[in-house]
Amino acid sequence: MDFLNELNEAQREAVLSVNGPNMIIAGAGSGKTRVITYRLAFIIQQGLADPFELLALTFTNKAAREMRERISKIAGLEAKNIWMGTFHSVFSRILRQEAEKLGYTREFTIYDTDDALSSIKEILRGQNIDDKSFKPKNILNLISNAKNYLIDAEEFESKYVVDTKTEIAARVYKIYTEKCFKANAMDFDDLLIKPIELFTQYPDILHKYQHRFKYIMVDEYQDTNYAQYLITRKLAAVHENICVVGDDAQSIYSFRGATIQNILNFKSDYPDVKVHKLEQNYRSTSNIVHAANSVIAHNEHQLEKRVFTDNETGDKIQLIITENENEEARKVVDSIREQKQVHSFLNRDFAILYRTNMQSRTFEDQLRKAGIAYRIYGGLSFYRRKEIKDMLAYMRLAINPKDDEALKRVINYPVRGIGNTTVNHMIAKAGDLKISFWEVLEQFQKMGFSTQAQKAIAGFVDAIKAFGTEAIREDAHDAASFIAKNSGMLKELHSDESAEGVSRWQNVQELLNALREFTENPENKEPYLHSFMSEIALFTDQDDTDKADSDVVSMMTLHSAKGLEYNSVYIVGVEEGLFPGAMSMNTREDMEEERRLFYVGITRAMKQLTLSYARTRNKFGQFSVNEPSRFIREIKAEFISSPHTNAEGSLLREIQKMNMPMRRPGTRDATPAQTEAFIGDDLSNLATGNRVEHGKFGLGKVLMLEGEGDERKATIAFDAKGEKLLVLKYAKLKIME
DNA sequence: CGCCGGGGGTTCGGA
DNA sequence: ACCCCCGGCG
Repeated sequence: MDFLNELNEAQREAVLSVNGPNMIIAGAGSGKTRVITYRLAFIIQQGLADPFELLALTFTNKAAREMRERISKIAGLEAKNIWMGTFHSVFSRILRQEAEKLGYTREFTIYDTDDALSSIKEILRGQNIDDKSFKPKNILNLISNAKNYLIDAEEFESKYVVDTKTEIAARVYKIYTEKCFKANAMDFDDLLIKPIELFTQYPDILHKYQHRFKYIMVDEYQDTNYAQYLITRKLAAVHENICVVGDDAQSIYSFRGATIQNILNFKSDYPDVKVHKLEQNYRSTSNIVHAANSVIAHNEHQLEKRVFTDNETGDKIQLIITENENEEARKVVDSIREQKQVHSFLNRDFAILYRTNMQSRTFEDQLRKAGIAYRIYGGLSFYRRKEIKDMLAYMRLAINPKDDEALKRVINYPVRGIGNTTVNHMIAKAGDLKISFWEVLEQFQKMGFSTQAQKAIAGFVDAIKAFGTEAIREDAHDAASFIAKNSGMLKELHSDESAEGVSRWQNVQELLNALREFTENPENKEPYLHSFMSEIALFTDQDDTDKADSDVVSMMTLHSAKGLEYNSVYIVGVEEGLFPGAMSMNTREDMEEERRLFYVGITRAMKQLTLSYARTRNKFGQFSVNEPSRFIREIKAEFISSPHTNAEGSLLREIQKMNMPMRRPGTRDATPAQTEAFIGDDLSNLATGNRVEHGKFGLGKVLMLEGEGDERKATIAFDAKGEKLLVLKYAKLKIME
């Protein structure tokens, strides 16, 4: 039990308290993952349970993978057998085993959000409902919310219809449920509520799993929804060895059904719950920890908790204040370059965090111009690209031809002469007869379409059947290659010689490579397409580890930054209306969630934290003037680097004053806004051999010039700081001689 | 069937 | 500013 010595007292108690209900409130950076992994390892090493009897639920694949690796290091290979994964992956595994009980086959398809939306659209169309006045996304949200609270279509109709929109949602909900069932498909919400259905209808199955899972752990408990709460409560009912881990201050997903209520429910369900608080932060400097505390203190609703640290004080938080979003990006990138020099940071030490995805563009432009490698997280992931979804649709059909959404997607791609009119007819028919699209296709002969369409359909049906046979007979890679070739997709993509077309073709090749790896991996005992497909729907971005250890600046939304840490963090666009967002200003609940999001952002930083805001910004093509975010004012002034920390509470006014142009050429800037202090000369006549002066690096000599226009760079040997390659567009240099 | 242009909308987004 | 969707036309 050596590892117990690596823990502080609170952590050790949380690890050792394995029996009965436990709740661990884990502040940011308090070693939560370490506690969870040690706790599981401890249970195994003490022989309290077999790894097969442990259930550990996480929110992301990434978290599950990391945890599995860390446990294996402590507890050995046995740890592989823990039932560890996301709620969705663990319960889809159970559902596949028990699918027949619910009238599905074990090959059921998992509909992603796009599939669900497309299905809703089809239903609206069938009901002659204008999807402009009743937006599919809206309707889907209503349905999804209902599902998360285990309200079925019938109950929704009888209790929750209050206006036209909910009336329509009720109708759509009913049809959507039937359609999914006919298509042998479950959406993401179903993966959580179907197990509850299963457990309610078949108590013996519930008993089986209740007895199997002797110990249950749930990570990120503050982000669970009602269905997830219920499912864990049911499973824990026999042994009652359940441990939930979370931080109410980091609850940022209420908009998709997560509820803090679950933590309160937990306490009332298990009155003898032992509560552990991990309050020592090991991640950040004390300035950052205190700044974060001072912000979150403005929330009324929170559990009592005092996060502290023994770490060094560290630098104060920097503010970058600019006139517009382009200048903001420029100064942030300038600051990154400066910090790289001053602190010997690498690109990978930096993260730029923003509230909305649209903010990424200006930073991308500036980083590219500065020649700094970066990576945007959470953009269009590999598996959401059109060509990949098309390929996957064929593969889905090979496994489950009743998959309506996959069928719609590729029935006429590549073009094979099955036009919209034909397709719409058949879809309407399927709706009338309450059968799947595929079953309509199989009967198409009786339906009297033109012979040309009939021929095309017959060809398509034969092809899909052949794909299905291939999927059974051959391994996953060979089956997929067969499908890529015989669907006509490879040919179609190959004929497009544009750069985009080539990249699409390459993406399909990459998918085939992934299948090859899957097939050749000896750990996969069933190297067939159906087992590949059973995982793929739950498997999204951030799984491409290829770039994970390369030296790049990370850019992402504040939401996707949760759980990560960087030496230097920039939170940008910290303005009223953007962060907090304009949509969050109506209720205290929304505002507090926004503040927690800011808290999450602050606590990602280990050493340096910089906030930036732009006084004006183009939003949706409209010029807008913004005030600095209230969140800046909420940070206690002593933790921010600013000369304007005199009067308590007046920081906001002071910040606004700082926006007034008060710079005079050739003088030091009076604002703390970094990097603008040194005013450079016009460099168009710069020549090799010139002596120059740089604000940070001092005097130096130009050795070499290269590139044109914005790309023009100079290699300069500085007397004190050595050789640097500077981009002239950004370098502020005085020409001395 | 496929391309082009207009109009509406626009947070955050795991699985 | 940009994206997606739809309708009209070649």
